[in-house]
Amino acid sequence: MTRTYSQKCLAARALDVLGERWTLLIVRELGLGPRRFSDLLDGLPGIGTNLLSARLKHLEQHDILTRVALDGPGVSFAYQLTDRGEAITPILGNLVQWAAGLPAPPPDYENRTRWALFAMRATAADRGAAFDTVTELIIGDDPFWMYGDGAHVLLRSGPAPVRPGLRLRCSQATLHAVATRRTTVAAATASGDLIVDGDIDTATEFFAVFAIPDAPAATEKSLKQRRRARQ
Amino acid sequence: MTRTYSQKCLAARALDVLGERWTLLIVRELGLGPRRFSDLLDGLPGIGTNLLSARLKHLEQHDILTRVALDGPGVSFAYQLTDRGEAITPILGNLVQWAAGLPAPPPDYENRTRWALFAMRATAADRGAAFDTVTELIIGDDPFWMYGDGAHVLLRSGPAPVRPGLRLRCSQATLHAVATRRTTVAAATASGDLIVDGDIDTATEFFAVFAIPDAPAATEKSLKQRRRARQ
DNA sequence: CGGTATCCGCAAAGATACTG
DNA sequence: CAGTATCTTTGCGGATACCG
Repeated sequence: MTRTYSQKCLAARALDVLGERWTLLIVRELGLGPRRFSDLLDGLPGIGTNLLSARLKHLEQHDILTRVALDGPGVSFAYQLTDRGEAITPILGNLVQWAAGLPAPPPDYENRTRWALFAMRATAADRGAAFDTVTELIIGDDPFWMYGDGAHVLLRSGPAPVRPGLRLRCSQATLHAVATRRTTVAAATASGDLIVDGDIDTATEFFAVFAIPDAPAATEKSLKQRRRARQ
Repeated sequence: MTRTYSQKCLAARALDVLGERWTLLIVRELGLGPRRFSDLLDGLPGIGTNLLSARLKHLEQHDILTRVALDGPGVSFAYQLTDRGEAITPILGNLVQWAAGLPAPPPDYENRTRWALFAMRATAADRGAAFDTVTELIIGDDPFWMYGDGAHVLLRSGPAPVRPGLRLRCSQATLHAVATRRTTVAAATASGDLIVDGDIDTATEFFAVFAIPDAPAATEKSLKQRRRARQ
């Protein structure tokens, strides 16, 4: 750890460990379950292999993740959050909630399904804990599952480990449209964009609980205000 | 804003705004009330004046703080969090709670009274809201005051704006010793290290509510574990 | 596939001098 | 006191080469 703040302040200590570029985004990627090096590269467009490698070692040294061997043909590894690492994900959720008040990002920014799901969990953190139907989502071809155990909302990539009480299948665009209430579950199922396997009322409740807040569009007023700020 | 993550992910968006070095520590400094440029320099040892200036402009542009003119002799300005900026302080509190599990910092690290107070508020965030006695703390020569309004705990530097129900006077070392339970209110008052102006039971309750969790000492085991992590 | 190592160009951060 | 200007150093981004 070069470039520390050298402060006896717990916030500064946290940032000594987590504050470097990419670090918290690596934790975000691992927040849906273990991932391999190449998975992480895909979820962190722009990071170099050398930098990812360095960050992973740093996080391993600080007991935030562990490197586990995967069985199967050939040698393969996955990176998995420790308990201390898992404890960071609610903080990322708070950052997500805070960022919901920021102007909407440019349309050319990268997008991933898992980021939308991460935001859905974060913004619904409190209410979502009550949603105790194991729900499997097939977005495009990628499976995920969610489950509120009363205290937390579990969100994982991969197929549900038990038979889900609700299964939703749609494109990423439809997921986003329904989660931001630009369309409804009824309309999306009617058009065939959303396939609900299970009770449709439960599906409606799911999207009511895990709604993503709309980013405020960049109004002329807010743009002016930002321009007005001194150079 | 150069060097953005360019991701349509709310966590990444938050880090685009807050993730640069020093940025969150500036918010921390302003979390106890408005501060002037030189105050900030003192609270951020190692930052350059150019970098502080750049960060302040950046935060002003993103509506996280405002630059307000101070009345008095000469031209003088203070920096003050906006509502959007205030909304970040609970997140810093979460980082503080998380960092409490990290190994203790080296003894030569910088220290400030306000950082300890910030940690006291953070770790007591829930319980502290119930502590509704306006409390003034004179640590060394610097006054602060705290007040739980039922929902949040207000923490500000400067003398209390109303007559406090409790006044505590001690050194920073004593504050830390009592807050980490290395000594008691009774013992500290008996030795003269702590002067309580008000009900002593209320003072005891104050430190019970706003206790700082001890950082786990760096055990030989934890050191070994960190060394064991691959280079 | 799953990384490590190296090099280059650039942008951010650190240090310090200087000015209204 | 409140910054701006300038210079040096470090970290990051990107590419590529290499290894088990």
